[in-house]
Amino acid sequence: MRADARRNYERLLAAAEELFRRDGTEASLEEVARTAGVGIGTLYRHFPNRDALLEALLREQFEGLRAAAERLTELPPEQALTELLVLFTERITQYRGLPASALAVLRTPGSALYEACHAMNDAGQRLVEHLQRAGVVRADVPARDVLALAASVAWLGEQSGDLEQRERLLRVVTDGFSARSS
Amino acid sequence: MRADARRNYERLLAAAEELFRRDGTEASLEEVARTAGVGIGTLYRHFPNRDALLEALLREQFEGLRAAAERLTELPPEQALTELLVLFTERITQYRGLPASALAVLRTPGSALYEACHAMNDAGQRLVEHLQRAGVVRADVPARDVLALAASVAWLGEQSGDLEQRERLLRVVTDGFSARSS
DNA sequence: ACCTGAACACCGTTCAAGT
DNA sequence: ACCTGAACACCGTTCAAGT
Repeated sequence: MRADARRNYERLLAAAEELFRRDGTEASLEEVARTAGVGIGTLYRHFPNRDALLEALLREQFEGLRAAAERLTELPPEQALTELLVLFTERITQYRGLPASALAVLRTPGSALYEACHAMNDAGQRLVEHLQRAGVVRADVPARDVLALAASVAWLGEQSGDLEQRERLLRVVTDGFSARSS
Repeated sequence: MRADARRNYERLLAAAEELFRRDGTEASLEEVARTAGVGIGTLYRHFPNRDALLEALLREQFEGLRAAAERLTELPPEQALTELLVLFTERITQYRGLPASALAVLRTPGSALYEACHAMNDAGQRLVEHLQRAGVVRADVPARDVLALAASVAWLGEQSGDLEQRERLLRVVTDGFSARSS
């Protein structure tokens, strides 16, 4: 990549980080380009769509989450579910709108973030299935429901801005998925 | 109201119903006006903002939900929570985006839908408090958390389009709020 | 009273023209 | 190769001019 192109790429990423953090995943791309001091066409050249920008910003984090989910298999099963939900919620609340974006990405296999997002989700599911076999998570519900409900609690936190509520509800949800609830 | 004004009002309402149902609560207001066969200015004259339109469409339904929540106090407490969540979820999924809109309305006391939404939410909370005193809902969590979590499950249903998942998660959530979970 | 639509300030996205 | 910004097709919202 040409030096000026590389510089533009970095500037766009930094601007996107800043504006996604401020305005959420639906931040204006024109403002991202303006903030980066670059023409709007340059943004589209480097990142053909919003998803590509998200991917560049989040791939590593999702990858880390996937790895973490795999490591959690070693933990005592009683702690693993709580730990998974805490880690997942942390990441998915990075930017406002991310729970919605992640769910959308998961439903569109072609998208830029799909790989990382799907791998993470899969690892989470495998952990949950492991916990179901261990008898600590109820088995009358598919494993994929767990992260889905966690994402929806994360979404609620965005809307209400009440982080204590989010913590409480994460506990309620954990209890709801506990095997003794079924 | 003048006859032509009344007619425009009705047309706008019908168009909004149709487009909210098709596109969700963020449907284009310009398209609503176009569909109604009316200038955009006329829409704004009758409904100063999107919320006013929502209010005209939903006030009665929210009012009905409030009344229903009050009647549920008569039910055996074991059934009341499930029943409340089912009724609430039905209404709040009327239009895509409504869970988000309702939460937003609840946070802006001046808004058009605030009264009806708040009254409904309050009635729901009182029912939950009643169930907490009856010992069927866990008491270590504020009553307002219950409808909030139900709204977030409703939101998830919008995103995934998986209605069976929504039903399952409503059960998980109900179990999570059950007194034997705390 | 009420209606209309042009006007303004924004978007996302594409693409011809430039270097 | 890469960058730029005008162009197009949309928004939400206001308000002067009309009836």
